[in-house]
Amino acid sequence: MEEGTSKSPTHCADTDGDYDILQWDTREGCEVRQILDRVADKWSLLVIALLERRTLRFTELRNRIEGISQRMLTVTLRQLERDGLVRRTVHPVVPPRVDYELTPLGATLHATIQALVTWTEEHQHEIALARTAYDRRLDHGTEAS
Amino acid sequence: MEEGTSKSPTHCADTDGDYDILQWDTREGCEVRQILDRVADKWSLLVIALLERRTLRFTELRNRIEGISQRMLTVTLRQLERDGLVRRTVHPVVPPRVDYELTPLGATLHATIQALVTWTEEHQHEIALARTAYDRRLDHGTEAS
DNA sequence: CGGTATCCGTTCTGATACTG
DNA sequence: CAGTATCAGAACGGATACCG
Repeated sequence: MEEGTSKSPTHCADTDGDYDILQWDTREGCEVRQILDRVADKWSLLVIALLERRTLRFTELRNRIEGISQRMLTVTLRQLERDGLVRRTVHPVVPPRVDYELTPLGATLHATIQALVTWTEEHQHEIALARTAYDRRLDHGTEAS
Repeated sequence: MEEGTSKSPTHCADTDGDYDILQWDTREGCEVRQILDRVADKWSLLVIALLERRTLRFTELRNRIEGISQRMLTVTLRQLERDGLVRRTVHPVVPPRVDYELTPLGATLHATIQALVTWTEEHQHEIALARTAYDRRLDHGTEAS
């Protein structure tokens, strides 16, 4: 796995003398951005949502997400584990058994994420309308002259 | 585990009788995921955070974000505009002047995002500790034998 | 079962050059 | 000023093969 660990923190410049929340992207703020990236990750959200309901085994997770490849599930799980959001338990039995569960920290994150999901669900329609309007405007402008 | 639904990679199997939020990844749910991706986008957040304070011109945004390339700022702004989160106003003056501002919809999104940012800030330390612990454990296991 | 290692096409993004 | 167009390099993610 060469990719999971070293994510380019982009850069971290400042210099305009006019920041605030922007520090998300500056040195110390990069941490926040990093975590935000993890949370925003395509598969992380699904995994967290599933584990919030109950502990699951590797294969159970894979079956439930379906679109995910074994590789990405592993990578995602490792990241979440490293961040202390998920706990991995290996049972030393003959057919290996590995359980994944949300840590208390992971659980609080899930609650927070829910707000965002709810917002999205509530405004889905508005956004769809905005897109349609935008695209139509574009078409008109592109129309053969 | 009759996941005999496996066919299209992007599709989702259910049959486990245990879904809900998982629909994020299924046909209709894809919309939610799409929007979530936009929100989660690296630059979108910065732009939204900045515009939440006040209207800004293209160059002002670029200077404030610093790490962003002109290309990515343009792309990001177009996406946000298309989704109805940002409004773009072109002033027909000689040195072109284009203002960007948050729409009411964009403003409500900002409020929602804040919760996530706050969570991150509050748990930054815990996560950092978890990472350190995880990495140390890894080192021990990897140590030359 | 639950991974890890590797190959490789696709996507994303930054740098650069040019325009109304 | 505020873009657009193009291109190359890096990152992402799937498929595949093999292991404890």
